[in-house]
Amino acid sequence: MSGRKAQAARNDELILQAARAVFTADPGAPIAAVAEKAGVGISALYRRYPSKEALLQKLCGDGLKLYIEVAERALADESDPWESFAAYLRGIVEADSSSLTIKLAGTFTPTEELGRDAARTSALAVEAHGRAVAAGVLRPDVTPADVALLFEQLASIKLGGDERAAQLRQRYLTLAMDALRVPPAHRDLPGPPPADAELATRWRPQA
Amino acid sequence: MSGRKAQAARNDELILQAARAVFTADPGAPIAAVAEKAGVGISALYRRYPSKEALLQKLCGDGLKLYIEVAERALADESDPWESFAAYLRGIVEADSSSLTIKLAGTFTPTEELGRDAARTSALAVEAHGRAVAAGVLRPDVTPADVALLFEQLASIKLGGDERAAQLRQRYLTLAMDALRVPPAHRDLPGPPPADAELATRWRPQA
DNA sequence: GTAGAACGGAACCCTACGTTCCCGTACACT
DNA sequence: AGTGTACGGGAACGTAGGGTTCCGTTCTAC
Repeated sequence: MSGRKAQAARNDELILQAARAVFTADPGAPIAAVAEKAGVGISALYRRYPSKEALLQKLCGDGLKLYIEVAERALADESDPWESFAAYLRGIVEADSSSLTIKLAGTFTPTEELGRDAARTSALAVEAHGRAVAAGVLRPDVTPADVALLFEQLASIKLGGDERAAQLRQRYLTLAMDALRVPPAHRDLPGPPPADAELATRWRPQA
Repeated sequence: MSGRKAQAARNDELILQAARAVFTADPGAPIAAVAEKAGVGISALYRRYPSKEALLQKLCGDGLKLYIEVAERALADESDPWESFAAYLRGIVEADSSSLTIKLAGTFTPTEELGRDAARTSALAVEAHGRAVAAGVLRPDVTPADVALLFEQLASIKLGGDERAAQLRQRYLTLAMDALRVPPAHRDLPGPPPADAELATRWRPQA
């Protein structure tokens, strides 16, 4: 399989991946940055999406669908209440769902389908929360909305490359879970803590 | 006391307050937004600061000095190791120091004095951390750099007005402290959790 | 009454970015 | 092989936004 069709199909994916990477790193990034990251020209983007807003809506919708998928998978496992809830949290954080949805929403006018999917994610979050509280493994004074804001805080972590940031997000999620779980306990934190050299980049004017 | 001098002195403070509010809310905000918030004209700003960059450096420097002051005050109390450390955390979060420093750094070229003050804050953070660990009240697998990233995460919280955001930051700081303290335990979380209506604003195009 | 400081805000200029357009290229079909 | 056509590259265009400057006005001090 090769030829123009093949390149077009490859570009479809290339562009989406690039857009995800670029816009999660900076929701206000220019469209030219996406094209460059994807290694394609601007027109390759505009052939697929009529406008920047359409591309953002697509990304946001994909993020919501990913959230729904991850949450449903985690909820399907009813054996260990805490482990099921923890898998849900880890999955959402790993998918960086908040970056794809919340941080992009507000930069465009939401569609009706987006609204429906958002309602679904909200329902799933309430379901996961309710089960964990009912099972007595999650402290009852945190609400589903608290968990949502926790996701947002973790999504704000930007340090080093994409993988390093993902690693750090899991590290601080683990820390947060130590505060969430009943009974409270300290578990091993994954990934190395930030090095001084990593933090020092905060003071350099960004590239 | 009245007259032009008095208004000028008042404007000095008005401008700084407005700049703090505007730039912590949006580090990329235009200078005109600061002037409007302060209720003054643009020239009132440019009479005091030669450029936007100079204003940002001033804010950042003030933020560092505030950090140093808060940390030194908390460290001065040696009676209760945990309470001293907790006061340090609460103070830094309340001052929203990360918003004033980290989020503004990188948007301008740092001065030498800024570098020195930053080094001092870093040293204070290490000192506070070291004391708490030595006293056995802080889990030893979190580093000072972890605490710094925790501050950054809390600074990312934006919801409702300034006071509401500050309240939520304290709420999640309290949650985080439950994961940090030795022995682990769940304490009452301050402030009400986010209401659904508050979260729904995430999906509205911003004003 | 006048000189001058402080101010408000319009005007200027430049950068950045979304979108369009033109052209080259290479595949598909004859 | 030749040619029509879809696709992609990237320059060009138009516009909006924002930092800085500048000018006219007001109010104080003497």
